[in-house]
Amino acid sequence: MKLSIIARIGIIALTWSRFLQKQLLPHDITVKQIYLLKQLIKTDFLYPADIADLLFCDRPTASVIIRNLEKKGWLEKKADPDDGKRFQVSITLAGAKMVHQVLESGYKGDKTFDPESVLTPDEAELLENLLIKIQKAVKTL
Amino acid sequence: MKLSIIARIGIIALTWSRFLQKQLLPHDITVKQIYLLKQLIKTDFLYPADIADLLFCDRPTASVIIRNLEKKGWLEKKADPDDGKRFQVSITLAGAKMVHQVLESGYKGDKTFDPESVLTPDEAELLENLLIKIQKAVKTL
DNA sequence: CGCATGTCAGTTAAACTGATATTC
DNA sequence: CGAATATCAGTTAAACTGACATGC
Repeated sequence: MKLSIIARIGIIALTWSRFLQKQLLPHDITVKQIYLLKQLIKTDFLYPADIADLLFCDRPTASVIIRNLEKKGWLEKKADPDDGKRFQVSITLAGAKMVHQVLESGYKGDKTFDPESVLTPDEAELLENLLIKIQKAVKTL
Repeated sequence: MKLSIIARIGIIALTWSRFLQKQLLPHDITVKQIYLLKQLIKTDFLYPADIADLLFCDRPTASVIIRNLEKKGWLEKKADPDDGKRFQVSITLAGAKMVHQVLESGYKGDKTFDPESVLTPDEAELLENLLIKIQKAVKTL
């Protein structure tokens, strides 16, 4: 079956996210959830709009994801002192422990895959540049 | 924000599928659904297992997708004369009309995006080869 | 028998649209 | 006021696991 470049990209993305999800199965957490927690552990807080950007989704969807994590007790929301319509989202102790546990289990997320295991450094750089062009083109469709 | 190659691939895939889905909005059909119907219109029938391969999903998920399309009256299942445990899935007249209507509206699916609009033919070929390497690497993780 | 095929049941994260309250 | 922010309500395709009936 002859695949277009864009179809191939879709298949790689699916294969990849399933691979990651399978690793997370024993932890009862999703790829997006652990990704968000890993970002939160590095900072004081994020606003929901920041989170929508990070997760590459719209704000209502980010709300859902935040709520799911809140239910599990892994993050919490506090009123922002400077802007009443916003909330500061920050990780809880339980969330930090979760991140630790997942990392301890060997989960490396995107870093699991080292492109240079199959590409030379030059090829990897080339690929990145070509993908950037594709990304720009797709974004402006 | 520095993106890994694999993360960038994920973002391109998401952007792309959202772009396609937006075009299909007035037709009340999903990207996977129209993709499947477009394959069915080219052939007499497909087995559910073929469909799982095509859609790059597992068999239970393919069952769900088939059932959703059956409910809409766009495809039908018939017993396979040669193998009692299989079904032949084929498009209906209503499904064929649907495909026609969607194509008529200008939907081109994967062909909407011509990589050579932003890449030279050489670059496009290079990109394809690099992606094939990534695909193989990801598959065997 | 083992194996492959397809489906069912049950659950769920995540996506969408459209509307809405709130605050700057 | 207009613009931005976050959420809610409601719906839904699609994913997963585990089990299972069926037929080769």
